[in-house]
Amino acid sequence: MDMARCSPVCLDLMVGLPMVREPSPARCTPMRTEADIANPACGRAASLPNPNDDEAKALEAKLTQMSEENRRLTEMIAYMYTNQMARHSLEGEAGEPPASPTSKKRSRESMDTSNSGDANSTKKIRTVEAEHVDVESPVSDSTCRRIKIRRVCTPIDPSDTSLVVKDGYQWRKYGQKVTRDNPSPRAYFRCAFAPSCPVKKKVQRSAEDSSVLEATYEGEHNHPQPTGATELPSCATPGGPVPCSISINSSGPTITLDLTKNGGGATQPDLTKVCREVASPEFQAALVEQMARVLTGDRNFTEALAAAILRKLPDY
DNA sequence: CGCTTTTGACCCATT
DNA sequence: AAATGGGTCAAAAGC
Repeated sequence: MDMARCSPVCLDLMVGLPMVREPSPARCTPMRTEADIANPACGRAASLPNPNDDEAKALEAKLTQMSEENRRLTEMIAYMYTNQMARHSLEGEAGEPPASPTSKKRSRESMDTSNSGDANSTKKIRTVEAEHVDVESPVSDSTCRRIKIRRVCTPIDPSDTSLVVKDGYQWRKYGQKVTRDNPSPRAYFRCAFAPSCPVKKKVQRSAEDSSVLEATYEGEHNHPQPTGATELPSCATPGGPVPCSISINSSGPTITLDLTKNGGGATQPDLTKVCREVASPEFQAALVEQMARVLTGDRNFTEALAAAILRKLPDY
Protein backbone atom coordinates (compact mmCIF):
# COMPACT_ATOMS: atom_id res chain seq x y z
CA MET A 1 0.00 0.00 0.00
CA ASP A 2 1.75 3.09 -1.21
CA MET A 3 -0.39 5.25 0.99
CA ALA A 4 1.37 3.76 3.96
CA ARG A 5 4.68 5.12 2.73
CA CYS A 6 3.38 8.53 1.92
CA SER A 7 1.13 9.14 4.85
CA PRO A 8 1.91 9.38 8.53
CA VAL A 9 -1.40 7.65 9.22
CA CYS A 10 0.29 4.28 9.00
CA LEU A 11 2.01 4.95 12.30
CA ASP A 12 -1.28 5.56 14.04
CA LEU A 13 -2.80 2.46 12.57
CA MET A 14 -0.15 0.35 14.22
CA VAL A 15 -0.92 1.63 17.68
CA GLY A 16 -2.21 -1.18 19.78
CA LEU A 17 -3.94 -3.06 17.02
CA PRO A 18 -5.42 -6.21 18.48
CA MET A 19 -3.74 -9.38 17.23
CA VAL A 20 -0.61 -7.48 16.32
CA ARG A 21 0.84 -7.13 19.75
CA GLU A 22 1.79 -10.28 21.54
CA PRO A 23 0.75 -10.36 25.18
CA SER A 24 4.31 -10.97 26.16
CA PRO A 25 5.89 -9.95 29.46
CA ALA A 26 8.76 -8.70 27.35
CA ARG A 27 6.64 -5.57 26.79
CA CYS A 28 8.32 -4.21 29.92
CA THR A 29 11.66 -4.29 28.19
CA PRO A 30 13.07 -1.25 26.42
CA MET A 31 11.50 -2.47 23.15
CA ARG A 32 9.31 0.38 21.96
CA THR A 33 6.27 0.50 19.76
CA GLU A 34 5.86 2.98 16.93
CA ALA A 35 3.76 5.10 19.23
CA ASP A 36 6.59 5.20 21.71
CA ILE A 37 9.00 6.25 19.06
CA ALA A 38 6.63 8.94 17.88
CA ASN A 39 6.20 10.12 21.42
CA PRO A 40 9.37 9.47 23.39
CA ALA A 41 7.85 10.86 26.56
CA CYS A 42 5.66 7.76 26.86
CA GLY A 43 8.64 5.47 26.93
CA ARG A 44 10.33 7.59 29.51
CA ALA A 45 7.29 7.58 31.74
CA ALA A 46 6.99 3.84 31.51
CA SER A 47 10.56 3.11 32.46
CA LEU A 48 11.20 5.78 35.01
CA PRO A 49 8.79 6.42 37.86
CA ASN A 50 8.06 10.10 37.73
CA PRO A 51 7.47 11.86 41.04
CA ASN A 52 5.63 14.62 39.24
CA ASP A 53 1.93 13.72 39.47
CA ASP A 54 0.84 16.39 37.03
CA GLU A 55 3.05 14.98 34.34
CA ALA A 56 1.82 11.50 35.11
CA LYS A 57 -1.79 12.66 34.80
CA ALA A 58 -1.01 14.43 31.55
CA LEU A 59 0.55 11.26 30.20
CA GLU A 60 -2.42 9.26 31.39
CA ALA A 61 -4.78 11.63 29.65
CA LYS A 62 -2.67 11.35 26.53
CA LEU A 63 -2.79 7.59 26.75
CA THR A 64 -6.56 7.66 27.11
CA GLN A 65 -6.81 9.97 24.14
CA MET A 66 -4.60 7.71 22.03
CA SER A 67 -6.58 4.67 23.11
CA GLU A 68 -9.75 6.39 22.02
CA GLU A 69 -8.21 7.31 18.71
CA ASN A 70 -6.94 3.80 18.35
CA ARG A 71 -10.41 2.42 18.98
CA ARG A 72 -11.82 4.66 16.24
CA LEU A 73 -9.13 3.58 13.82
CA THR A 74 -9.75 -0.06 14.62
CA GLU A 75 -13.45 0.43 13.94
CA MET A 76 -12.59 2.15 10.70
CA ILE A 77 -10.38 -0.74 9.65
CA ALA A 78 -13.11 -3.20 10.54
CA TYR A 79 -15.58 -1.21 8.49
CA MET A 80 -13.23 -1.03 5.51
CA TYR A 81 -12.47 -4.72 5.81
CA THR A 82 -16.17 -5.57 5.83
CA ASN A 83 -16.67 -3.45 2.75
CA GLN A 84 -13.76 -5.14 1.04
CA MET A 85 -15.13 -8.58 1.80
CA ALA A 86 -18.57 -7.60 0.55
CA ARG A 87 -17.01 -6.33 -2.65
CA HIS A 88 -15.04 -9.53 -3.14
CA SER A 89 -18.09 -11.67 -2.63
CA LEU A 90 -19.92 -9.61 -5.22
CA GLU A 91 -17.08 -10.13 -7.66
CA GLY A 92 -17.24 -13.83 -6.89
CA GLU A 93 -20.90 -13.88 -7.83
CA ALA A 94 -19.98 -12.25 -11.10
CA GLY A 95 -17.95 -15.29 -12.07
CA GLU A 96 -14.60 -14.36 -10.56
CA PRO A 97 -12.76 -17.17 -8.88
CA PRO A 98 -12.52 -16.87 -5.11
CA ALA A 99 -9.81 -14.58 -3.88
CA SER A 100 -6.50 -16.35 -3.78
CA PRO A 101 -3.22 -15.20 -2.36
CA THR A 102 -1.91 -12.79 -4.92
CA SER A 103 0.98 -10.45 -5.23
CA LYS A 104 0.72 -6.71 -4.85
CA LYS A 105 0.98 -6.37 -8.58
CA ARG A 106 -1.97 -8.64 -9.04
CA SER A 107 -4.06 -6.91 -6.46
CA ARG A 108 -3.33 -3.64 -8.20
CA GLU A 109 -4.49 -5.18 -11.44
CA SER A 110 -7.63 -6.47 -9.88
CA MET A 111 -8.33 -2.92 -8.75
CA ASP A 112 -7.91 -1.90 -12.35
CA THR A 113 -10.28 -4.54 -13.60
CA SER A 114 -12.85 -3.32 -11.15
CA ASN A 115 -12.91 -0.22 -13.28
CA SER A 116 -13.28 -2.24 -16.42
CA GLY A 117 -16.76 -3.08 -15.26
CA ASP A 118 -17.53 0.56 -15.76
CA ALA A 119 -15.91 0.37 -19.12
CA ASN A 120 -18.24 -2.39 -20.11
CA SER A 121 -21.26 -0.55 -18.90
CA THR A 122 -20.28 2.58 -20.76
CA LYS A 123 -19.63 0.57 -23.88
CA LYS A 124 -23.35 0.09 -24.07
CA ILE A 125 -23.64 3.74 -24.95
CA ARG A 126 -20.83 3.35 -27.46
CA THR A 127 -18.18 5.45 -25.90
CA VAL A 128 -14.46 5.31 -25.77
CA GLU A 129 -13.54 5.70 -22.17
CA ALA A 130 -10.46 7.25 -20.68
CA GLU A 131 -9.52 7.41 -17.05
CA HIS A 132 -6.62 9.27 -15.55
CA VAL A 133 -5.15 8.16 -12.29
CA ASP A 134 -2.15 9.76 -10.68
CA VAL A 135 -0.27 7.10 -8.85
CA GLU A 136 2.11 7.88 -6.07
CA SER A 137 5.12 5.81 -6.91
CA PRO A 138 7.76 5.59 -4.21
CA VAL A 139 11.19 6.21 -5.61
CA SER A 140 12.84 5.92 -2.26
CA ASP A 141 11.69 5.62 1.29
CA SER A 142 11.41 9.34 1.70
CA THR A 143 10.14 10.59 -1.63
CA CYS A 144 7.09 9.96 -3.74
CA ARG A 145 6.96 10.63 -7.45
CA ARG A 146 3.71 11.03 -9.35
CA ILE A 147 3.28 8.84 -12.40
CA LYS A 148 0.24 9.39 -14.48
CA ILE A 149 -1.51 6.14 -15.34
CA ARG A 150 -4.36 6.30 -17.77
CA ARG A 151 -6.62 3.49 -18.87
CA VAL A 152 -8.39 3.62 -22.19
CA CYS A 153 -10.91 1.07 -23.34
CA THR A 154 -11.48 0.85 -27.05
CA PRO A 155 -14.21 -1.20 -28.68
CA ILE A 156 -12.76 -3.28 -31.51
CA ASP A 157 -13.82 -5.95 -33.89
CA PRO A 158 -13.59 -9.25 -31.93
CA SER A 159 -12.01 -10.88 -34.98
CA ASP A 160 -9.26 -8.27 -35.00
CA THR A 161 -6.27 -9.92 -33.33
CA SER A 162 -3.89 -6.98 -33.60
CA LEU A 163 -3.27 -5.27 -30.29
CA VAL A 164 -3.13 -1.84 -31.84
CA VAL A 165 -4.77 1.16 -30.24
CA LYS A 166 -4.65 4.20 -32.47
CA ASP A 167 -4.01 7.17 -30.25
CA GLY A 168 -2.04 9.45 -32.49
CA TYR A 169 1.38 8.56 -31.15
CA GLN A 170 3.97 6.26 -32.57
CA TRP A 171 4.83 3.19 -30.52
CA ARG A 172 7.43 0.51 -30.64
CA LYS A 173 6.49 -2.92 -29.40
CA TYR A 174 9.09 -4.44 -27.15
CA GLY A 175 7.39 -7.44 -25.68
CA GLN A 176 4.34 -9.63 -25.46
CA LYS A 177 3.28 -11.85 -22.64
CA VAL A 178 0.42 -14.13 -21.78
CA THR A 179 -0.76 -13.30 -18.31
CA ARG A 180 -2.40 -15.67 -15.92
CA ASP A 181 -5.75 -13.97 -15.52
CA ASN A 182 -6.40 -13.34 -19.19
CA PRO A 183 -6.14 -15.82 -22.07
CA SER A 184 -5.31 -13.10 -24.57
CA PRO A 185 -1.71 -11.86 -24.66
CA ARG A 186 -0.63 -8.51 -23.34
CA ALA A 187 1.51 -6.35 -25.61
CA TYR A 188 4.09 -3.90 -24.27
CA PHE A 189 4.83 -0.71 -26.17
CA ARG A 190 7.27 2.13 -25.67
CA CYS A 191 6.91 5.53 -27.22
CA ALA A 192 8.87 5.67 -30.49
CA PHE A 193 10.62 8.76 -29.09
CA ALA A 194 12.14 6.72 -26.26
CA PRO A 195 14.41 7.09 -24.39
CA SER A 196 13.73 10.82 -24.44
CA CYS A 197 10.03 10.11 -23.93
CA PRO A 198 9.40 7.73 -21.02
CA VAL A 199 5.81 6.80 -21.86
CA LYS A 200 4.89 3.14 -22.01
CA LYS A 201 1.64 1.41 -22.71
CA LYS A 202 0.24 -2.05 -22.24
CA VAL A 203 -2.52 -3.30 -24.48
CA GLN A 204 -4.65 -6.33 -23.78
CA ARG A 205 -8.10 -7.52 -24.64
CA SER A 206 -10.54 -7.33 -21.80
CA ALA A 207 -10.87 -10.64 -20.00
CA GLU A 208 -14.64 -10.21 -19.82
CA ASP A 209 -15.26 -8.83 -23.27
CA SER A 210 -12.93 -9.71 -26.12
CA SER A 211 -14.39 -6.90 -28.18
CA VAL A 212 -12.78 -4.35 -25.88
CA LEU A 213 -9.13 -3.44 -25.94
CA GLU A 214 -7.76 -2.14 -22.68
CA ALA A 215 -4.75 0.12 -23.05
CA THR A 216 -2.86 1.29 -19.98
CA TYR A 217 -0.64 4.31 -20.44
CA GLU A 218 2.15 5.02 -17.96
CA GLY A 219 3.61 8.48 -17.87
CA GLU A 220 3.08 11.49 -20.05
CA HIS A 221 4.54 12.33 -23.42
CA ASN A 222 7.09 15.11 -23.30
CA HIS A 223 6.62 15.92 -26.97
CA PRO A 224 3.69 16.87 -29.18
CA GLN A 225 1.72 14.33 -31.15
CA PRO A 226 3.39 13.52 -34.45
CA THR A 227 1.99 15.75 -37.16
CA GLY A 228 -0.48 14.29 -39.62
CA ALA A 229 -2.03 12.07 -37.02
CA THR A 230 -5.50 11.23 -38.16
CA GLU A 231 -6.48 8.84 -35.43
CA LEU A 232 -9.29 9.33 -33.01
CA PRO A 233 -8.60 11.33 -29.90
CA SER A 234 -7.87 9.17 -26.90
CA CYS A 235 -11.12 10.17 -25.30
CA ALA A 236 -14.30 11.26 -26.97
CA THR A 237 -17.28 12.24 -24.89
CA PRO A 238 -20.58 10.51 -25.51
CA GLY A 239 -22.19 13.73 -26.52
CA GLY A 240 -19.77 14.80 -29.18
CA PRO A 241 -16.29 14.98 -30.57
CA VAL A 242 -14.80 17.32 -27.97
CA PRO A 243 -11.54 15.74 -26.81
CA CYS A 244 -11.39 15.91 -23.07
CA SER A 245 -10.13 13.99 -20.11
CA ILE A 246 -10.70 14.07 -16.40
CA SER A 247 -7.93 13.53 -13.91
CA ILE A 248 -7.95 13.51 -10.15
CA ASN A 249 -4.92 14.47 -8.16
CA SER A 250 -4.04 16.19 -4.94
CA SER A 251 -5.27 19.51 -6.27
CA GLY A 252 -8.67 18.05 -7.06
CA PRO A 253 -10.48 16.95 -10.20
CA THR A 254 -9.13 18.49 -13.39
CA ILE A 255 -10.90 18.62 -16.70
CA THR A 256 -8.52 18.87 -19.62
CA LEU A 257 -9.65 20.05 -22.98
CA ASP A 258 -7.06 19.13 -25.57
CA LEU A 259 -7.40 21.79 -28.22
CA THR A 260 -4.62 20.27 -30.26
CA LYS A 261 -7.12 17.59 -31.24
CA ASN A 262 -10.25 18.54 -33.03
CA GLY A 263 -11.94 15.28 -33.71
CA GLY A 264 -9.56 14.09 -36.38
CA GLY A 265 -9.53 17.14 -38.64
CA ALA A 266 -6.26 18.70 -39.74
CA THR A 267 -7.30 22.34 -39.50
CA GLN A 268 -7.22 24.75 -36.57
CA PRO A 269 -9.72 23.92 -33.84
CA ASP A 270 -12.94 25.89 -34.01
CA LEU A 271 -12.98 27.47 -30.56
CA THR A 272 -16.50 28.77 -30.89
CA LYS A 273 -17.77 25.31 -31.70
CA VAL A 274 -15.80 23.81 -28.84
CA CYS A 275 -17.19 26.37 -26.37
CA ARG A 276 -20.72 25.74 -27.60
CA GLU A 277 -20.29 22.01 -27.16
CA VAL A 278 -18.84 22.44 -23.68
CA ALA A 279 -21.86 24.55 -22.73
CA SER A 280 -24.34 22.07 -24.14
CA PRO A 281 -26.50 20.07 -21.70
CA GLU A 282 -25.41 16.83 -23.34
CA PHE A 283 -21.76 17.58 -22.73
CA GLN A 284 -22.36 18.66 -19.16
CA ALA A 285 -24.46 15.60 -18.42
CA ALA A 286 -21.72 13.41 -19.84
CA LEU A 287 -19.18 15.32 -17.81
CA VAL A 288 -21.12 14.82 -14.58
CA GLU A 289 -21.54 11.16 -15.40
CA GLN A 290 -17.86 10.71 -16.09
CA MET A 291 -16.83 12.57 -12.94
CA ALA A 292 -19.20 10.43 -10.86
CA ARG A 293 -17.76 7.33 -12.46
CA VAL A 294 -14.21 8.42 -11.75
CA LEU A 295 -15.01 9.35 -8.15
CA THR A 296 -16.92 6.17 -7.35
CA GLY A 297 -14.17 4.18 -8.97
CA ASP A 298 -11.56 5.83 -6.78
CA ARG A 299 -11.08 3.63 -3.73
CA ASN A 300 -9.33 6.34 -1.73
CA PHE A 301 -12.30 8.61 -2.23
CA THR A 302 -14.89 6.03 -1.19
CA GLU A 303 -12.85 4.99 1.82
CA ALA A 304 -12.37 8.59 2.93
CA LEU A 305 -16.10 9.15 2.47
CA ALA A 306 -16.91 6.06 4.50
CA ALA A 307 -14.56 7.19 7.26
CA ALA A 308 -16.12 10.64 7.31
CA ILE A 309 -19.62 9.17 7.59
CA LEU A 310 -18.46 6.84 10.31
CA ARG A 311 -17.12 9.75 12.33
CA LYS A 312 -20.52 11.44 12.18
CA LEU A 313 -22.31 8.36 13.50
CA PRO A 314 -22.88 8.05 17.23
CA ASP A 315 -20.83 5.41 19.00
CA TYR A 316 -22.28 1.93 18.74
C1' DC B 1 20.33 -2.28 -45.27
C1' DG B 2 17.80 -0.53 -41.67
C1' DC B 3 13.84 -0.60 -38.98
C1' DT B 4 10.15 -3.17 -36.66
C1' DT B 5 8.18 -7.25 -34.72
C1' DT B 6 8.42 -11.71 -32.60
C1' DT B 7 9.57 -14.66 -28.96
C1' DG B 8 12.27 -17.25 -25.68
C1' DA B 9 15.26 -16.14 -21.94
C1' DC B 10 16.29 -13.58 -18.18
C1' DC B 11 15.61 -10.56 -14.08
C1' DC B 12 13.28 -9.23 -10.15
C1' DA B 13 9.55 -8.64 -6.84
C1' DT B 14 6.41 -11.13 -4.23
C1' DT B 15 4.57 -14.94 -1.64
C1' DA C 1 14.85 -20.98 -0.32
C1' DA C 2 11.90 -22.10 -3.91
C1' DA C 3 8.01 -21.13 -6.86
C1' DT C 4 5.48 -17.96 -9.48
C1' DG C 5 4.33 -14.29 -12.49
C1' DG C 6 5.00 -9.73 -14.61
C1' DG C 7 8.13 -6.88 -17.10
C1' DT C 8 12.17 -6.32 -20.02
C1' DC C 9 15.97 -7.68 -23.00
C1' DA C 10 18.01 -9.06 -27.13
C1' DA C 11 18.79 -12.15 -31.01
C1' DA C 12 16.49 -13.66 -35.01
C1' DA C 13 13.16 -13.10 -38.54
C1' DG C 14 10.36 -10.33 -41.45
C1' DC C 15 9.34 -6.41 -44.25
